[in-house]
Amino acid sequence: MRSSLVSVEFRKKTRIWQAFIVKNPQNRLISHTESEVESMEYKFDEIEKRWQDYWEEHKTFKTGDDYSLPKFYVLDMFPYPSGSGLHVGHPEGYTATDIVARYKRMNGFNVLHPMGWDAFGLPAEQYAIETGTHPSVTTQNNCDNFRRQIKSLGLGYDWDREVNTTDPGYFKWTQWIFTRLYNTWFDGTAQKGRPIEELEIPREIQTAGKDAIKEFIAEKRLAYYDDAQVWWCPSCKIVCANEEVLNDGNHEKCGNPVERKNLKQWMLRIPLYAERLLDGLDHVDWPEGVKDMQRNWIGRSTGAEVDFRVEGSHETLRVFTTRPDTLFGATYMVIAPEHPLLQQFTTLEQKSKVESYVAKAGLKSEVDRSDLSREKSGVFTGSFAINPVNNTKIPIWVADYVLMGYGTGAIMAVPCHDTRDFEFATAFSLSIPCILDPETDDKDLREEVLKGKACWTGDGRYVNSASDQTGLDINGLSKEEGIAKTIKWLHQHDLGAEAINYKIRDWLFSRQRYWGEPFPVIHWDDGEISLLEDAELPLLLPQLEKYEPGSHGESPLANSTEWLNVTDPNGRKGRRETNTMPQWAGSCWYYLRYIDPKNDKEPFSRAKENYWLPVDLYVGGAEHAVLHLLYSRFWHKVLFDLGIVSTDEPYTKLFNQGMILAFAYETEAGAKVPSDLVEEKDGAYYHSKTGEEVKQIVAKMSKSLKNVVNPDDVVSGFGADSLRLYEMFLGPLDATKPWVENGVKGVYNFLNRVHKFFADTSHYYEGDEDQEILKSLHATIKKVGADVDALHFNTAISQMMIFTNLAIKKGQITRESAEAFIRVLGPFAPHLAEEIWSILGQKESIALAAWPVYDESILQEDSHEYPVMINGKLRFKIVLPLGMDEADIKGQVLAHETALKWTQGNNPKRFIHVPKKIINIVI
RNA sequence: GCGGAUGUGGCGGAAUUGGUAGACGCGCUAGAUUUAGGAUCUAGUUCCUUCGGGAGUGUGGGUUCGAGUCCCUUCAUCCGCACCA
Repeated sequence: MRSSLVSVEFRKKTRIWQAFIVKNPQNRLISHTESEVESMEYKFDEIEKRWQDYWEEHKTFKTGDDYSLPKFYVLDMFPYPSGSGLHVGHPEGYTATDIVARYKRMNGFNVLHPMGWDAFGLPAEQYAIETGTHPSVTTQNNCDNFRRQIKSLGLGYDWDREVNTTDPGYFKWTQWIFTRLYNTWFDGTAQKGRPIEELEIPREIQTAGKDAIKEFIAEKRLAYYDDAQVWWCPSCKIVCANEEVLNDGNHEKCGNPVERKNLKQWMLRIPLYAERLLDGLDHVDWPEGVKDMQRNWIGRSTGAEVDFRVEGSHETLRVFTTRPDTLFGATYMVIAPEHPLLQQFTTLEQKSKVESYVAKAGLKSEVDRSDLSREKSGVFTGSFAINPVNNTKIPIWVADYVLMGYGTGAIMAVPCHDTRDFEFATAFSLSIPCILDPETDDKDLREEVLKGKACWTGDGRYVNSASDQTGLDINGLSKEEGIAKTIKWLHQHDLGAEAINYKIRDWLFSRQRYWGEPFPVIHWDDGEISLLEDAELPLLLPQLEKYEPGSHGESPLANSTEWLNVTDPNGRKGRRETNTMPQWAGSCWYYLRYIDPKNDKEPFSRAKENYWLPVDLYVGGAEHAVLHLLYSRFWHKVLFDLGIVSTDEPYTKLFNQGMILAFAYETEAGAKVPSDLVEEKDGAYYHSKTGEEVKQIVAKMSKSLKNVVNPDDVVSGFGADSLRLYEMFLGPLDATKPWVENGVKGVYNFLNRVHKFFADTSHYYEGDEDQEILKSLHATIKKVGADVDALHFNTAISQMMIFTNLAIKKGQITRESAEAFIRVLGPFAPHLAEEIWSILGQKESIALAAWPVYDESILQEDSHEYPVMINGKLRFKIVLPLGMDEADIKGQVLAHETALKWTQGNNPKRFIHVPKKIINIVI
């Protein structure tokens, strides 16, 4: 922490250090002879290079084909290979999975641990626009750099299984899956996707002719092509998914504001799988937060749809409500400005007011409209609806707090029991009748609510909720009873029915981009859409001169006429789809391709899929909690329904690694100060130019704050094993934690000590092991194993430190113990472990050695040092043999001089002895 | 507002089912060694203390022989969602 100048200082320091240690041997410890230095020094760079070459040459981490072995599939979220290379967040997750993979392999599992590249995406395309370099070239370079960096960390991936989403051999099958989505419909009754050929065409559709049939089928397909109001980013000239638009109405990628635009787009009907996607969450071992975020995103709510007659109109107004039981309290209705029936419901007198209101609402962005702090606004349409439960006339208003995109775009307003309606009714002096007698001890509040002067959204008993005219009476009932009775009544009178609503919308699945998977689709001049045959896949991207998107929202692909225009054998002309798939497409199924990455006959072999799936452990950042994981689960479920995969869920256990932050600095006013402009003096921090005192905070690493730590620097300064160990020792894997520069030194020292002690064979001896070492060794084997299973790497490392400290203190160790310990260290610091393993005379890689077995009997104690508490406070300790008589224990403990001092020889009130734990004396 | 999580020394963090709070590491202090130290080794390091002890895991309360852990209350921070009817 002394150094505030994290990146610059750090780099300087490591460079000096490296030069000192490696490049200038004459500067080394002068008291030793050169040869002594040679033998004692931990030359991590030589060691790491040696073993990385060995692993590469021997394909040590190649996944075997022995399907009789138990399998373990451990997966990392594959990276987008950006131009700036790895940051320290990548090795965190990768090291964790690497440790698990190595540990499982040593425990006899057939381990699948692959890596690949999610390589389609905007930066390479933008670079192409600027420089004319084809995105595939940029991508290739970046992948090569990422691969080099990852290999330099000693991560044991099976590189023969590397996948790349931009490889035609890969995206062929992404296109193939798209055709399956297109040719699937969702059978709501069976809650299952089924081939489109199995779709029954109703008789009236059949008689209506070919076009009607086509339209009917198109409406059922999981993938469809339609006009969609989409978010358009004028700066990127791209359509964005809802998910890519930030809360402030800006594009996630570029930060510029987005606008609305109507375009023909490919959409996927993910809401049909809402129930399945919800159900599946109950059966996977995922962080509760991620499950909740997905549930929230799907946004299921149950209630009823209710039809309201509208006076002077043959149309009825349908609303969705989660509280049909509050119908008696509905005193007005509100429809969204975009509601299709608005015009019909607007009377002549109100027309100009309504039109100007709607025009204004249209100008507001969705963001402004959903700003809670905003005053409610709205206009009366002039029409009245009839409340079905009591035949009261209630006014219909238009207001922008009702959103067209949710429910039916219209609501019944119950001002006394809904805060938004209450605000609106208050603002426009509409009546606020109370129909729920609040269940509250606050008498004043209850009075206010009963008078309609306050809003109550909690539980209560119904009042004023009966009508002689309609026969419905729910007075005195509870919430559940009221809802049930009202729904039944609505149903009987054909006025409504129970309904479920979801927030999740159709997934906008096309982008106006070059660098993505082309859709295997042809739009024919006669309006027909057809998909390419499997044999015609992959459909490659055309070579282009220019990558600029068209200004009207068309992708650059439209510029390639040769590629674009097609003619069928009958002379019919058509045009290829010019949109490409979003980046999510490739990442939706990559975990499936790893199991059979070179298969050119099918996306993967059924037998291999059957063996490897599901993924046993999936580790990655929480930023993919919703989108990637939801999309990918959706595709998986469709593939499952079609019999292409054998499991309903793809990922059994998910784990989110916490983000690694860094120290940053800000002034009193909150302005951020780049780390290279900060100086530390006596524990305080100052701006080096202005002298102003600045505060140290913890923030995300960013270029502008100059606090980015580059893994390459750590590797060159301390070695890959130190980087691995440090990232694991930093804290719990799922915690958000700041990078503390000095911490690397701690693990580096530890590795130095391990090297110094274990690489020096003079510390070994033959014969019986020291009892203390033996006990610690077996405790270490046990604890590290359990910790790896639980992903508690930080405590595993501290246990290894404890053992090493003990061994060094004792000064010697048996070869057998050393062999066992080094195998425990192996998954964490594989290079150093290999080095010592070979010094121990082993010929095969330690990665293929068996995990040592601990002996529980060695860990058994025959006596225990009891802490003795008097009235709950620790007073002394006493060693007692286990299995001692209760009376003898009491006698011995009470005879202890400290005990006598406190008890004065009197018999205590209570004497509590918890075997192998504690003794407590109550006086 | 709703949902999820987290609060422990100077710092990162330990502490299965309630059972010795502060493991391990950083930093710091002292000593050894060294021309030197950003090297290595040894000892110490929660705070207060009249050296008997006392206090202590964000706050306040409760259960218990015993609470970081269980219950209630309240505060703070982080993440996600948000006029979702």
